[in-house]
Amino acid sequence: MSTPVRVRMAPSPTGSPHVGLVRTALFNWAFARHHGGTFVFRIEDTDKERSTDESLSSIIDLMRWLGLDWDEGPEVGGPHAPYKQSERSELYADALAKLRGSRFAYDCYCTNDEVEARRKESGSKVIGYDGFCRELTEEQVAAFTADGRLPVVRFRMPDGSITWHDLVRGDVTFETKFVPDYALARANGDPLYTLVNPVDDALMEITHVLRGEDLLSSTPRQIALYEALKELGIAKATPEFGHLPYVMGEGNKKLSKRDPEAHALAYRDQGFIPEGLLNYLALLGWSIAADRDVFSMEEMVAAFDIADVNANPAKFDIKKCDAINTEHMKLLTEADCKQRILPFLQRAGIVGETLSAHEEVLLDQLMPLVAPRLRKLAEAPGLVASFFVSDDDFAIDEAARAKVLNEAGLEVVQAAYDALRGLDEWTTVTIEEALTQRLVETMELKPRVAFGPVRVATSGAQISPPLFESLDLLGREKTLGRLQAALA
RNA sequence: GCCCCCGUUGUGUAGUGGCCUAGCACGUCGCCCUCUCAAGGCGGUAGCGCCGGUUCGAAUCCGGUCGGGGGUACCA
Repeated sequence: MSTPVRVRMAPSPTGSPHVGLVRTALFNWAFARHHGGTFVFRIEDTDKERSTDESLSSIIDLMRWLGLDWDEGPEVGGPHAPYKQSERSELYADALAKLRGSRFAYDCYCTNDEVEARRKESGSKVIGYDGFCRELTEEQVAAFTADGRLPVVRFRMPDGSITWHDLVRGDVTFETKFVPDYALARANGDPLYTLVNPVDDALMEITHVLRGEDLLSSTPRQIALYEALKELGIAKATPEFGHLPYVMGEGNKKLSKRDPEAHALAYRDQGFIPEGLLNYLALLGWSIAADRDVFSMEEMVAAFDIADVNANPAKFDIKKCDAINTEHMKLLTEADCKQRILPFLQRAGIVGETLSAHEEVLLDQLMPLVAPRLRKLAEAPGLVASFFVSDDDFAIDEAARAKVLNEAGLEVVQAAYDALRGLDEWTTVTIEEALTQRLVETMELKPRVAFGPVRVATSGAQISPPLFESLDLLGREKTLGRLQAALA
């Protein structure tokens, strides 16, 4: 029986979370769920300067919103706690001490200038550390120490080449002569990412590392480090690696934090639903079938195979993202949709924090009209606001008024008022019959010319739910009152 | 510079030697439906970076070339 799958996502809590992070998290999550494995969430906050609590909590918010649940990590704990690197210092110090006491690493006293000067002198084409301190004599060390220099700890890259079977790219080989000895810890003793990341993966027994392709070229040195960690009893095994392609922005550049599309939480605020965003992001590098691209996360989990992931970078296309989201909006039940638009209505001040009985009923009646035409949750306030607003606060959009409620438009409004005021029964059907009879048949107006002014006068906008149903829900009194007000 | 990765319509992808006169989706264009919007229906548009080779046959295999990206830190 093979080892149970353990994957992780290890974001650095710096700045607002990026959609690239979401895509990486999604693929890790889907991989774990597909294999019945464990999804670990670890915080890489070794960079004390840039890490913030705000960033961390927004990442957690994001993951919760998306429904990408983790089995070990912040808030849920786990056997390998703590899951914040800033709380794991002893573990790194221990690993560092073991490495430092072995042949796998050495102290290096060189300054950047010295390395650079030697490189120029030798004419070497390989940039990076030259291994000068690999074999220092005791006298040399004493001299450096007397000089007040503190050493960084460097990993000694082995000779030869390193090949691994990348889960998304196939075999990848690096000659180690092109991979310089690298620093594991700063001169002040602080461990670096180069040490901390593999050590945590080792201790947490991560079996598959699925990460961005920007880490591709650091993989050979990590594999070499794993060999050392295994020998030192820190790691049990070397994980498998899979390097996911970038999510690109405009032009041919990686989607950067400067691009508005990059900010993952902004999608929530704009009214995207997790189903839609996740589905779209999954399409960036993966597909469920040749002729289908709308699917649920359950379906993705069932079908996901890391070997099917494309190696080439994908450009983020907000229009397609919109379209996929719209498809998922259509799949929502009215009750579900209602719950999801609620926060948007509350934020817009359309309904109260807790719904009154009237608001509850009205909203329920509105849902069949509104839900089918929503592409994003944030469109809901605009469609329903006029039904909740008080007579005092009701206002007609000025642009709509200028365009539609001109002289001819006001004539229509007057005619509509006349046709509706005497209605015995106030229903969608009777309203439609009365208006059609009067405006379309008697006045011989084209439907759009006939109903436009009525729409603007009663909803305040040129865009609204279907008119007759809307007037029915608005009620006789408000409808007639608004028509009259428009004429004043 | 050096190392590594990538290369199918505008975008995302399907395609693993014949099923490809290259499929699907988004976009875009046109038409239809329509009380607004959204949705829906029908149709069009556009692609295997390039050059060689292997083969009866190549988007698929090989070599080269060009282009794009990443790395080359006491960042992550």
